[in-house]
Amino acid sequence: MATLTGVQKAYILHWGEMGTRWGINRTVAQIHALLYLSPRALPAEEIAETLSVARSNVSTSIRELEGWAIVRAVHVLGDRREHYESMKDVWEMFRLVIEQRKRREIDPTREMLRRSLEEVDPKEPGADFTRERLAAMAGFFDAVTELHDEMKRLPTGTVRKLLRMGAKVSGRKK
Amino acid sequence: MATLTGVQKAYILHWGEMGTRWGINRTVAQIHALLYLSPRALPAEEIAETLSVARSNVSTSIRELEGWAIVRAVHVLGDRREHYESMKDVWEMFRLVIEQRKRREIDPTREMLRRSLEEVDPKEPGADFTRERLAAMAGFFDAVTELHDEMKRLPTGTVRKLLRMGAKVSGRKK
DNA sequence: CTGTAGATTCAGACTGGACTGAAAATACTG
DNA sequence: CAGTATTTTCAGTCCAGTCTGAATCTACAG
Repeated sequence: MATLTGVQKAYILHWGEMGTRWGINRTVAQIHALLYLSPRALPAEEIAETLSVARSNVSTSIRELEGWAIVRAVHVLGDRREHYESMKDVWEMFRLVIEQRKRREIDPTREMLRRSLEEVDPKEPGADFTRERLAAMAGFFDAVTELHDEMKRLPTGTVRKLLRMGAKVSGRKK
Repeated sequence: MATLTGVQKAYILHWGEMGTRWGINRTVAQIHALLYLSPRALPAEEIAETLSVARSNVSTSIRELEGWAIVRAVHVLGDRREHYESMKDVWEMFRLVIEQRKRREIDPTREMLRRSLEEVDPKEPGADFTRERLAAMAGFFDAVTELHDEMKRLPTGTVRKLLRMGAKVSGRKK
């Protein structure tokens, strides 16, 4: 994997850009893309060379990907180094990422909204208006959370089916 | 609105942070939060003062929010200035943002995957593996797109119902 | 225990994007 | 039309994150 094919390069670069748009470090995303396309686990050194980034940068990025549990270290017989491989199941991968982003971002927001609703001073002018706005936003986040909880409960295959079913319910003809 | 209540401050700051995590400029997110909580449309000048940012920064940010169609300019009798107000319907607001992010990020990714699948050189070693990986990813993005298209077809209220139905289908008892 | 390969940490260098302020453009008013 | 209020643009500055490389740490082999 010292040299990449044109398709691999395109995928890695695109994935890196996508990452930055979603608040994910470009290098982290690129490393994930590389591992996703790699048929074998890769040692840090090789990742660094292939992507032309510092070895230390790979170390940090890998640790982040491991934190999300979508990349893990495996060992190769006769090689002392850690080799890294990406999870293969795309659906499961996104499920993991979504679950953790929800925990880090959605949950704290709901908490903030909950606390804010309590703390609105009724004497303040416009208190009712503020409360109404906060409640509307909270309602949305609650619904998203509920949907997420339901999906979490199901194995990947079922989620796929559920999505398909959603399409039917909407009354689509073909 | 020259001075903010504690709750308003908390909401605006939190929303700004959330924004940065999702690739949205902090100031843009803060301005949106301010307008969302404001019972009346605000002129750019007042936004700048309230958030302590440069007037020009407000101008740029507002234009971005207008680009997403979740903020619009309204006019107040006897005032020459433009006053800006946020969309009120939270569900519709997120629907708009999601639709546009999909168009800017998901669609190009699908296109890249489609082209890549075509361009995989069959003579390249591991071509089958690469194709399989790309196809798996493409399948996921196709499913997401399909679900999105269905939701787009429905008015906000129905989407809400659909989400609730999704919860039932999963076999939840209570 | 010593030597070595590999992994991690961290202080500083280096951006890219965000922000500012001044200048230009635009849109009114009388 | 001239004068004024408001908005937009843009060149430059700034700064939060990212990235690097040297130093340090860890784990193993001999």
